Amino acid sequence: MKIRLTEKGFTYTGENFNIQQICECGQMFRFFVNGKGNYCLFSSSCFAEVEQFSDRANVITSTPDYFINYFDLQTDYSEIIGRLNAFPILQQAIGFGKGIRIVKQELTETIVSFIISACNNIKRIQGIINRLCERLGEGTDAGYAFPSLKTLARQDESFFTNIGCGYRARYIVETCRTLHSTDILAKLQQMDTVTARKELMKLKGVGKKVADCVLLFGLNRKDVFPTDTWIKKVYRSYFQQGHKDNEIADYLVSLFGHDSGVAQQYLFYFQRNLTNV
DNA sequence: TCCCAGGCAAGGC
DNA sequence: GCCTTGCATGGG
Repeated sequence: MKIRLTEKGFTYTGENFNIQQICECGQMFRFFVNGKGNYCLFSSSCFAEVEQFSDRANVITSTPDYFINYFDLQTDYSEIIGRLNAFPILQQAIGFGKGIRIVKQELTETIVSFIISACNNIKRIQGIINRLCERLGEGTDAGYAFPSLKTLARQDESFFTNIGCGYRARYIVETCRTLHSTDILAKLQQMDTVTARKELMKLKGVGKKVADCVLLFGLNRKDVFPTDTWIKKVYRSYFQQGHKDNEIADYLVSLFGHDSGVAQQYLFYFQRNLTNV
Protein backbone atom coordinates (compact mmCIF):
# COMPACT_ATOMS: atom_id res chain seq x y z
CA MET A 1 0.00 0.00 0.00
CA LYS A 2 1.29 3.42 -0.90
CA ILE A 3 -1.03 5.10 1.58
CA ARG A 4 -0.84 4.31 5.28
CA LEU A 5 -2.96 6.08 7.86
CA THR A 6 -1.07 7.26 10.94
CA GLU A 7 -2.09 8.86 14.22
CA LYS A 8 -1.23 12.30 12.81
CA GLY A 9 -2.58 11.87 9.27
CA PHE A 10 -1.12 9.59 6.62
CA THR A 11 2.08 8.61 4.90
CA TYR A 12 2.38 8.32 1.14
CA THR A 13 5.16 6.09 -0.10
CA GLY A 14 5.78 6.23 -3.81
CA GLU A 15 7.07 8.08 -6.79
CA ASN A 16 5.72 11.30 -8.21
CA PHE A 17 4.94 13.21 -5.05
CA ASN A 18 6.91 16.33 -4.21
CA ILE A 19 5.07 18.83 -2.07
CA GLN A 20 7.22 21.78 -3.11
CA GLN A 21 6.50 21.09 -6.78
CA ILE A 22 2.80 20.47 -6.09
CA CYS A 23 2.49 23.81 -4.30
CA GLU A 24 4.72 25.86 -6.58
CA CYS A 25 3.44 24.75 -9.98
CA GLY A 26 0.75 27.40 -10.00
CA GLN A 27 -2.39 25.46 -9.24
CA MET A 28 -2.96 26.65 -5.68
CA PHE A 29 -2.41 29.88 -3.81
CA ARG A 30 -2.89 29.16 -0.10
CA PHE A 31 0.36 27.70 1.17
CA PHE A 32 3.47 28.72 3.05
CA VAL A 33 6.70 27.19 4.32
CA ASN A 34 6.88 26.97 8.11
CA GLY A 35 9.88 27.27 10.44
CA LYS A 36 10.72 23.60 9.99
CA GLY A 37 10.88 24.02 6.23
CA ASN A 38 7.67 22.07 5.76
CA TYR A 39 5.05 23.12 3.23
CA CYS A 40 1.72 23.95 4.88
CA LEU A 41 -1.42 24.27 2.83
CA PHE A 42 -5.04 25.18 3.19
CA SER A 43 -7.83 23.97 0.96
CA SER A 44 -11.46 24.79 1.60
CA SER A 45 -11.66 24.40 5.41
CA CYS A 46 -8.88 21.81 5.65
CA PHE A 47 -5.23 22.16 6.59
CA ALA A 48 -2.16 19.98 6.16
CA GLU A 49 1.54 20.17 6.94
CA VAL A 50 3.72 17.96 4.79
CA GLU A 51 7.09 16.50 5.72
CA GLN A 52 8.81 15.57 2.48
CA PHE A 53 11.42 12.81 2.34
CA SER A 54 13.16 11.34 -0.67
CA ASP A 55 11.09 8.15 -0.63
CA ARG A 56 7.87 9.27 1.10
CA ALA A 57 5.83 12.15 2.45
CA ASN A 58 4.15 12.46 5.83
CA VAL A 59 0.93 14.43 5.60
CA ILE A 60 0.01 15.78 9.00
CA THR A 61 -3.68 16.59 9.03
CA SER A 62 -6.91 16.02 10.93
CA THR A 63 -8.70 15.33 7.62
CA PRO A 64 -6.67 12.59 5.90
CA ASP A 65 -9.52 11.47 3.63
CA TYR A 66 -9.82 14.98 2.25
CA PHE A 67 -6.14 15.19 1.35
CA ILE A 68 -5.89 11.64 -0.01
CA ASN A 69 -8.50 12.74 -2.54
CA TYR A 70 -7.05 16.25 -2.88
CA PHE A 71 -3.62 15.01 -3.92
CA ASP A 72 -5.13 12.75 -6.59
CA LEU A 73 -3.37 9.79 -5.01
CA GLN A 74 -5.46 7.14 -6.76
CA THR A 75 -4.07 8.25 -10.13
CA ASP A 76 -0.90 6.57 -11.34
CA TYR A 77 1.24 9.42 -12.64
CA SER A 78 3.93 7.05 -13.93
CA GLU A 79 1.50 5.98 -16.67
CA ILE A 80 0.92 9.59 -17.69
CA ILE A 81 4.66 10.28 -17.58
CA GLY A 82 5.29 7.23 -19.73
CA ARG A 83 3.11 8.68 -22.46
CA LEU A 84 4.38 12.26 -22.15
CA ASN A 85 8.02 11.18 -22.29
CA ALA A 86 7.50 10.65 -26.02
CA PHE A 87 7.84 14.44 -26.34
CA PRO A 88 11.44 15.61 -25.77
CA ILE A 89 10.49 18.91 -24.14
CA LEU A 90 8.11 17.08 -21.80
CA GLN A 91 10.87 14.64 -20.92
CA GLN A 92 12.99 17.60 -19.90
CA ALA A 93 10.19 19.27 -17.92
CA ILE A 94 9.26 16.01 -16.19
CA GLY A 95 12.90 15.53 -15.21
CA PHE A 96 12.59 18.87 -13.48
CA GLY A 97 9.18 18.41 -11.82
CA LYS A 98 8.19 14.76 -11.75
CA GLY A 99 6.67 15.16 -8.29
CA ILE A 100 3.86 17.37 -9.54
CA ARG A 101 0.28 16.16 -9.10
CA ILE A 102 -2.95 17.86 -10.12
CA VAL A 103 -4.84 18.67 -6.93
CA LYS A 104 -8.61 18.51 -6.59
CA GLN A 105 -9.84 21.81 -5.24
CA GLU A 106 -13.29 22.87 -4.15
CA LEU A 107 -15.15 24.51 -7.02
CA THR A 108 -16.11 27.86 -5.54
CA GLU A 109 -12.61 28.43 -4.19
CA THR A 110 -11.17 27.56 -7.60
CA ILE A 111 -13.49 29.87 -9.51
CA VAL A 112 -12.95 32.85 -7.20
CA SER A 113 -9.19 32.29 -6.98
CA PHE A 114 -8.71 32.16 -10.72
CA ILE A 115 -10.92 35.18 -11.39
CA ILE A 116 -8.53 37.01 -9.07
CA SER A 117 -5.57 35.57 -10.97
CA ALA A 118 -6.43 37.36 -14.22
CA CYS A 119 -3.76 39.86 -15.25
CA ASN A 120 -2.19 39.65 -11.81
CA ASN A 121 1.02 38.36 -10.28
CA ILE A 122 1.19 35.33 -8.04
CA LYS A 123 2.40 37.16 -4.92
CA ARG A 124 -0.47 39.58 -5.15
CA ILE A 125 -3.01 36.84 -5.88
CA GLN A 126 -1.90 35.07 -2.71
CA GLY A 127 -2.22 38.28 -0.70
CA ILE A 128 -5.73 38.96 -1.91
CA ILE A 129 -6.92 35.41 -1.24
CA ASN A 130 -5.35 35.42 2.22
CA ARG A 131 -7.14 38.66 3.08
CA LEU A 132 -10.38 37.20 1.73
CA CYS A 133 -10.06 34.22 4.07
CA GLU A 134 -8.98 36.29 7.08
CA ARG A 135 -11.95 38.63 6.76
CA LEU A 136 -14.69 36.17 5.83
CA GLY A 137 -13.47 32.65 6.52
CA GLU A 138 -14.17 30.63 9.62
CA GLY A 139 -11.22 30.69 12.01
CA THR A 140 -9.59 27.43 13.09
CA ASP A 141 -6.50 26.74 15.16
CA ALA A 142 -4.54 26.23 11.94
CA GLY A 143 -5.82 29.35 10.15
CA TYR A 144 -8.81 30.54 8.21
CA ALA A 145 -11.09 28.51 5.99
CA PHE A 146 -12.10 29.68 2.56
CA PRO A 147 -15.37 31.62 2.98
CA SER A 148 -18.65 29.90 2.25
CA LEU A 149 -20.50 30.77 -0.92
CA LYS A 150 -23.34 32.14 1.18
CA THR A 151 -20.98 34.56 2.92
CA LEU A 152 -19.30 35.54 -0.35
CA ALA A 153 -22.63 36.22 -2.02
CA ARG A 154 -23.58 38.61 0.81
CA GLN A 155 -20.66 40.99 0.20
CA ASP A 156 -20.90 44.08 -1.92
CA GLU A 157 -18.39 45.29 -4.46
CA SER A 158 -16.59 47.60 -2.03
CA PHE A 159 -15.57 44.65 0.14
CA PHE A 160 -13.67 43.06 -2.69
CA THR A 161 -12.20 46.40 -3.75
CA ASN A 162 -10.96 46.96 -0.19
CA ILE A 163 -9.01 43.70 -0.10
CA GLY A 164 -7.28 44.68 -3.34
CA CYS A 165 -9.23 42.92 -6.07
CA GLY A 166 -9.19 45.99 -8.28
CA TYR A 167 -11.39 45.83 -11.34
CA ARG A 168 -12.12 42.17 -10.64
CA ALA A 169 -14.28 43.14 -7.66
CA ARG A 170 -17.45 43.48 -9.68
CA TYR A 171 -16.82 40.20 -11.47
CA ILE A 172 -16.49 38.37 -8.16
CA VAL A 173 -19.63 39.93 -6.71
CA GLU A 174 -21.72 39.01 -9.70
CA THR A 175 -20.31 35.51 -10.09
CA CYS A 176 -20.69 34.63 -6.40
CA ARG A 177 -24.30 35.78 -6.45
CA THR A 178 -24.97 33.75 -9.58
CA LEU A 179 -23.37 30.63 -8.10
CA HIS A 180 -25.33 31.04 -4.89
CA SER A 181 -28.71 31.62 -6.49
CA THR A 182 -28.54 28.84 -9.10
CA ASP A 183 -27.53 25.18 -9.22
CA ILE A 184 -24.76 25.69 -11.75
CA LEU A 185 -22.09 24.22 -9.46
CA ALA A 186 -23.91 20.91 -9.22
CA LYS A 187 -24.65 20.82 -12.94
CA LEU A 188 -21.02 21.47 -13.88
CA GLN A 189 -20.00 18.19 -12.29
CA GLN A 190 -22.23 16.28 -14.69
CA MET A 191 -21.35 18.11 -17.89
CA ASP A 192 -18.76 17.03 -20.42
CA THR A 193 -15.69 19.24 -20.63
CA VAL A 194 -16.76 21.32 -23.63
CA THR A 195 -20.23 22.01 -22.24
CA ALA A 196 -18.85 22.82 -18.80
CA ARG A 197 -16.38 25.28 -20.34
CA LYS A 198 -19.17 27.10 -22.16
CA GLU A 199 -21.19 27.26 -18.95
CA LEU A 200 -18.22 28.55 -16.93
CA MET A 201 -17.54 31.25 -19.51
CA LYS A 202 -21.01 32.68 -18.92
CA LEU A 203 -19.80 33.70 -15.46
CA LYS A 204 -18.45 37.24 -15.12
CA GLY A 205 -14.66 37.35 -15.05
CA VAL A 206 -14.35 33.85 -16.51
CA GLY A 207 -12.87 33.60 -20.00
CA LYS A 208 -11.25 30.66 -21.74
CA LYS A 209 -8.12 30.57 -19.63
CA VAL A 210 -9.82 30.89 -16.25
CA ALA A 211 -12.45 28.34 -17.33
CA ASP A 212 -9.71 25.86 -18.23
CA CYS A 213 -8.05 26.34 -14.85
CA VAL A 214 -11.38 25.66 -13.15
CA LEU A 215 -11.91 22.58 -15.32
CA LEU A 216 -8.47 21.26 -14.44
CA PHE A 217 -8.08 22.16 -10.77
CA GLY A 218 -11.73 22.24 -9.71
CA LEU A 219 -13.34 19.56 -11.86
CA ASN A 220 -10.29 17.34 -12.46
CA ARG A 221 -10.70 17.45 -16.23
CA LYS A 222 -7.24 16.71 -17.62
CA ASP A 223 -8.22 17.21 -21.27
CA VAL A 224 -7.61 20.96 -21.09
CA PHE A 225 -4.48 23.07 -21.51
CA PRO A 226 -4.77 26.42 -19.68
CA THR A 227 -2.82 28.79 -21.88
CA ASP A 228 -1.42 31.90 -20.23
CA THR A 229 1.58 34.12 -20.83
CA TRP A 230 3.98 31.43 -19.56
CA ILE A 231 2.56 28.72 -21.78
CA LYS A 232 2.69 31.07 -24.75
CA LYS A 233 6.41 31.47 -24.05
CA VAL A 234 6.73 27.67 -23.93
CA TYR A 235 4.86 27.36 -27.22
CA ARG A 236 7.02 29.93 -28.95
CA SER A 237 10.21 28.31 -27.65
CA TYR A 238 9.55 24.62 -28.14
CA PHE A 239 6.61 23.88 -30.43
CA GLN A 240 5.59 24.10 -34.06
CA GLN A 241 4.95 27.74 -34.89
CA GLY A 242 2.15 29.36 -36.83
CA HIS A 243 -0.79 29.28 -34.44
CA LYS A 244 -2.52 32.44 -33.35
CA ASP A 245 -2.67 33.00 -29.59
CA ASN A 246 -6.24 31.77 -29.36
CA GLU A 247 -5.39 28.58 -31.24
CA ILE A 248 -2.51 27.45 -29.03
CA ALA A 249 -4.62 25.73 -26.38
CA ASP A 250 -6.53 23.61 -28.89
CA TYR A 251 -3.31 22.72 -30.67
CA LEU A 252 -1.67 21.54 -27.45
CA VAL A 253 -4.75 19.51 -26.48
CA SER A 254 -4.59 17.88 -29.91
CA LEU A 255 -1.04 16.79 -29.06
CA PHE A 256 -1.51 15.66 -25.47
CA GLY A 257 -5.16 14.57 -25.29
CA HIS A 258 -6.26 13.46 -21.85
CA ASP A 259 -2.78 14.13 -20.46
CA SER A 260 -2.96 17.82 -21.43
CA GLY A 261 -3.57 19.24 -17.98
CA VAL A 262 -0.68 17.33 -16.47
CA ALA A 263 1.60 18.29 -19.35
CA GLN A 264 0.60 21.91 -18.83
CA GLN A 265 1.68 21.84 -15.20
CA TYR A 266 5.05 20.24 -15.96
CA LEU A 267 5.70 22.88 -18.62
CA PHE A 268 4.44 25.79 -16.54
CA TYR A 269 6.64 24.83 -13.58
CA PHE A 270 9.62 24.24 -15.86
CA GLN A 271 9.26 27.55 -17.70
CA ARG A 272 8.71 29.64 -14.56
CA ASN A 273 11.71 28.21 -12.79
CA LEU A 274 13.95 28.54 -15.81
CA THR A 275 13.30 32.21 -16.37
CA ASN A 276 11.93 33.65 -13.16
CA VAL A 277 14.52 32.79 -10.52
C1' DT B 1 10.10 55.06 -12.20
C1' DC B 2 7.90 52.26 -15.45
C1' DC B 3 6.67 47.80 -16.96
C1' DC B 4 4.20 43.96 -16.20
C1' DA B 5 1.35 40.33 -14.11
C1' DG B 6 -1.46 32.77 -14.95
C1' DG B 7 -7.12 37.93 -18.88
C1' DC B 8 -11.52 39.63 -19.49
C1' DA B 9 -15.33 42.60 -21.08
C1' DA B 10 -16.92 45.85 -24.08
C1' DG B 11 -16.94 48.36 -28.15
C1' DG B 12 -15.71 49.06 -33.05
C1' DC B 13 -15.41 47.14 -37.38
C1' DG C 1 -16.49 36.86 -36.08
C1' DC C 2 -11.88 39.26 -35.21
C1' DC C 3 -9.15 42.99 -33.24
C1' DT C 4 -8.27 46.75 -29.96
C1' DT C 5 -8.58 48.99 -25.74
C1' DG C 6 -9.37 50.00 -20.82
C1' DC C 7 -9.01 48.15 -16.58
C1' DA C 8 -7.15 48.45 -10.49
C1' DT C 9 -3.32 47.37 -8.03
C1' DG C 10 1.20 46.48 -6.40
C1' DG C 11 5.61 43.63 -7.19
C1' DG C 12 10.14 44.02 -9.07
